[in-house]
Amino acid sequence: MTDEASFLAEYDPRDYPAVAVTVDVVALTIRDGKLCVLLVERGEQPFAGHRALPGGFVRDEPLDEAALRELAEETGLHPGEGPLERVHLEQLRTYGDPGRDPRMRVVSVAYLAFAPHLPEPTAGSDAARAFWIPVEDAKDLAFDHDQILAEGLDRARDKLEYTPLATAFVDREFTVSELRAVYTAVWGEELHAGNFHRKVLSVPGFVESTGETAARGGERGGPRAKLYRAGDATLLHPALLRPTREDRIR
Amino acid sequence: MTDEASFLAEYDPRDYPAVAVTVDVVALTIRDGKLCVLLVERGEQPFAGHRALPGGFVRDEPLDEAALRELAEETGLHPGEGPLERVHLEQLRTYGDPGRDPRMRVVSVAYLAFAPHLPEPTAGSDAARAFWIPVEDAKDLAFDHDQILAEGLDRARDKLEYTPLATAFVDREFTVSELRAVYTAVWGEELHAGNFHRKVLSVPGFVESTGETAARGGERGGPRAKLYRAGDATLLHPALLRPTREDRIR
DNA sequence: AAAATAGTGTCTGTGAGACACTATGAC
DNA sequence: GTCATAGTGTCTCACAGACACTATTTT
Repeated sequence: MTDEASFLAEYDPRDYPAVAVTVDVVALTIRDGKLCVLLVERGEQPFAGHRALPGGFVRDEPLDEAALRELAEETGLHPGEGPLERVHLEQLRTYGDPGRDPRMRVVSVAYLAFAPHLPEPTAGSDAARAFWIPVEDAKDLAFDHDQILAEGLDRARDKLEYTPLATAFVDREFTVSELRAVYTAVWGEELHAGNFHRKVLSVPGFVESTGETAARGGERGGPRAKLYRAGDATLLHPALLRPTREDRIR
Repeated sequence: MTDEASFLAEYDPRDYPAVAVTVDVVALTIRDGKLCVLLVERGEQPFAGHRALPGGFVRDEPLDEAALRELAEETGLHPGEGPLERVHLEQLRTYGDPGRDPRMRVVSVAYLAFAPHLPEPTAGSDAARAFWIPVEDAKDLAFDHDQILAEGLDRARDKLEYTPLATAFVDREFTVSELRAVYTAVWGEELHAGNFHRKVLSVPGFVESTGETAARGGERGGPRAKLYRAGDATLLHPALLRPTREDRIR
């Protein structure tokens, strides 16, 4: 029934209230070893004073482009260049229950963005109202954004297991320890350093050696680590399974 | 920028052409050992005479409900009762590129539906134009529905690995062989009967025994198989990995 | 009787995780 | 020197997949 005739035949304005389409972005990065999400402070009703995910109305553009544009606007960066060049963007889910926005029917396409350490949005710019905050402190968000964030985090944690997503959180060249810190931050669990090391190097295409060595050892001592780049794998096989939690199963 | 003030301040009709929101459903079932998808024949332009996924405009209802309603309308069944009672519905992805529908901006929320053997839509009813067709014969669909179907199939094949989704394709009570037939049909690969049997029974919560035995043996002979119900697991652990295909990794 | 299937036993290779250990470098 | 870290070695257990085999049922 996507055809025009049946659309017109069955059209009833009460059935089809004006619908707005927006994108909302769950942008994640790691700062000081903590997984952080980008939020904005709402100035207007409803939910004035509450925090919310960055987002906005879709223009005459693809949905992915709208998400990247919103992320750029809120961070004060330019899409596709500089720090935003390496951002990984993927669609999360679409939220469209009537009543999720008290003003009108809003269908929101949620996106998940992963970025290596973006700069703090600068005061004075358009992006002044945006800020990074540890995900465990991001509560009581506007609209249904608590739920969107929760589902985004679930997705991120899952994808670390079977995709090389973790490399999107580190610099182009990184050590195995830095990669492990990503897993630790996102999963919230310590991983055995030795086993993690062997595992990462054994998965084909996950990382490739640069031949270089880090300029210095760890902050609190230790030998200088070898540097790696992301490999060409799109799926990790065998996967890097997180410690099994019985409660995830049922 | 989901607030009303900034919406009005920045509003420009050229930026926000009328947007329609639809749902499209990739409904999968297994008929005669083949994975089949529900399609409709389009009568109107554009794509008149082409086949398309069932779908339609979203009314004043949650998105999930719209998907179930469309599925019910096209199959001539009643949502939530009878054969549609056990349908598994989940959101797939949202497609909204400008130009994907030549008439206007249409943002379509695609759903994936899994059902045990639904009846053929009856001729004479509203659903007469809908039909089941093996997925390998579903080509040249209208709009971007080829892509939506392809992504739906990918998702279905993935979810068989780590969720008990396969049980949504069989009757409430089933044999291990019937379950294996689902995997064979969806993955398009033969599985070793003995190993599959042991594996299924070893995954906690995947299936539970009814204590009963099938009324008769296989069509071409063999002992009568024990009957099982779906268990309470939502994730299979360890997962039932499909034979590794090197090309899936890169 | 013949053929197909249900279900089990067994062996092997791989990989995850626990633990131990060496070497290196920051402080 | 002290301590934390990088990276490797080794052992054990779980599991996937190959193969073999028995028992049971249909044609």
